[in-house]
Amino acid sequence: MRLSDFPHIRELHLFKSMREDNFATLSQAAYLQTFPEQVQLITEGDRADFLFVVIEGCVELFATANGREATLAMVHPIGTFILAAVLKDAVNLMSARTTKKSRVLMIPAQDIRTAFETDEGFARALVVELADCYRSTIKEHKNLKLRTAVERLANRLLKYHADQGAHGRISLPHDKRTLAALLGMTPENLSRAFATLRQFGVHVDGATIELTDIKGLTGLAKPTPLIDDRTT
Amino acid sequence: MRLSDFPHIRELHLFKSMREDNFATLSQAAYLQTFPEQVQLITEGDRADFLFVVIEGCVELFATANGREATLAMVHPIGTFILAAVLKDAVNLMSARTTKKSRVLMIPAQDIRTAFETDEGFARALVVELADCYRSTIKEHKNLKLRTAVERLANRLLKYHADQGAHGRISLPHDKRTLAALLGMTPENLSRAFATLRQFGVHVDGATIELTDIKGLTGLAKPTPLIDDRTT
DNA sequence: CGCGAGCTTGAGCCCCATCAACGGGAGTGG
DNA sequence: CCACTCCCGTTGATGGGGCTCAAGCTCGCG
Repeated sequence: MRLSDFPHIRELHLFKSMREDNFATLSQAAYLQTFPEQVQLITEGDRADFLFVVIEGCVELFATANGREATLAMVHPIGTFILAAVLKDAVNLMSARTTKKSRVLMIPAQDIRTAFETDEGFARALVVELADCYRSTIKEHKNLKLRTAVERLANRLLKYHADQGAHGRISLPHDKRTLAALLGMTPENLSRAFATLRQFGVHVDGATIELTDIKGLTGLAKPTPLIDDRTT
Repeated sequence: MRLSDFPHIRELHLFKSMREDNFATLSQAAYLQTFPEQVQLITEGDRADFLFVVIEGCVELFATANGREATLAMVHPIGTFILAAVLKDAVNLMSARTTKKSRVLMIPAQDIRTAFETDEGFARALVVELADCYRSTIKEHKNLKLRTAVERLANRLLKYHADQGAHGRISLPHDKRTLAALLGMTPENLSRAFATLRQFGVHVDGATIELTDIKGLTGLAKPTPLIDDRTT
C-alpha cells in the first residue's frame, strides 16, 4: 500500500492510540485496493477475513433473506465496516457492495485480533468505536420503527442540508433508488414521498433539491438528537 | 448489596477478567434494588448515571417519538443494559421499565468508566460485550426489515421452543401485549398472526402454546443463523 | 354474581408494495 | 446529426399487510 495514505489512517480514532510497532505490522499486512462500482466485497454468512476501511468512494451494507433485500447502512470515507465480526472471528451478518468507484483498505482479521490482544490502547479505541456503531444502529432502529417513510425522508433531507452548509439547496449523495433502499422504501414510494413534501417547500430537480420552507419541513420531520445526531 | 450475589456477577463474562481490587470497588459502590413491575428505571434523553444488571425478573427497553412507542428489546437475567451510554458518558437512547418484579444491580457510571480506563482485562471484556450487543441489534434490524409479522412470530415461537427443551409445548415468557410490542406489532395483529399459524400446527391456550407441526412451521419461518442464533 | 383486564374478532382505512405503462436523458451506432 | 435502446425516475391502478376503532368474549377476582 502507498505510504501517502498512512497519515489519514493513522489519524483515525481507531488507530490513533495504537502502538507504533503494531500499526507498522498492520500497515504491512494490509491491502489497498480500488474497486469499480457495484462490486460485492463481502457476503453475509462468510467468515470475516478482513477489516475494511473505506478510503474513497462509498460502500453499501445490505442483507438478504426470503428473496427480500434491505439496505442497512452506507459507509463513507473514512469509515470501517464489519469490525464486530472480525473481532469475534465470526461470520459477516451483512453483505457489502460498492456504489461507486472506491478505494478500500483491507486489513487481515487475524492481525486486528492480534493487535486487540496485545495493544491496550487499541483495545480501548475499539470500545469507543463499537459503542458508536452500536448506538448508531439503535438510532437507525428507532428511525425505522417510530417514523413513517415521509418522516424518514424529511429528516434525511434536513441532515443532508446541515451537512452541506444549510444554504437551502442540497445535492443527493446517492441515486434515488439507493436512497430509497437506505430509507427502507421502494423507489416508487420515494417519488411519492418527494411529491408529498412539495407542500413543505421541497422542490426536486434531478439530484438537486431546493428547500424553501425549512421551518415547515422541520415541523413535519420533528428531528430529535436521540435519533438524528451523529455523535451523542 | 448482599455478598451472596457476588459469585453470579463475578462470573459474568463482563466482570470475569476484571482485577480483584477493581471489582471490589465496583461492588461497594453498587446498589442492589428490587422493583415492582411496571416501574420505569430510565428515560431516554437522560444522562446515563448507572450501568444496570438484571439479576432477577425482566426489563423492557423501549423508545418513544411522535406519540409512538416501540419496544427494542427485553433484558433477562443475567443481562446488562445501557452499557454504551455509560461508557460514552452520553444520554440514554432508550427508556427501560420492569415487566415483572425485578432485582436490579445498579453500578455508578463513573466507576464503570474508571474501571475501563484502569483495567485492561475489563476493557477487553467490554469489546466482546459491545460486539455482541452490536451484532444482536443488527440481527434484530434484519428481522424487522426482512420478515413479515407472521414470520417474526413463527421464528420467535421456534426460538422459545428450542430454549424450553423442544418438547412440542411452550409457555410464553411475556404476556401477549408485551410479546406483540417486542415483535413490532399491535396486540390485535398478534391475535390474527396466531390464527394464521393455526394451519401450521400452532395451538394457543392462554400462555401455553402447543406446536404440532414443527417442520411446517419451520418451513414458513425459514430461520437463519444470521438472524436467529443468539451467539454467532 | 358482577366487574374489569386481557384477549379476540370484525369492519374500515391507511400506508406502502406491486405491477404496469410512460417519459426523458445518456450512451451507442448508423 | 439522428434513430435506437436502455435505464432511471415518475405516475397510475390495484392489492395486501397492518393499524385503528369498536364490540364481544373469557377468565380471574372481589
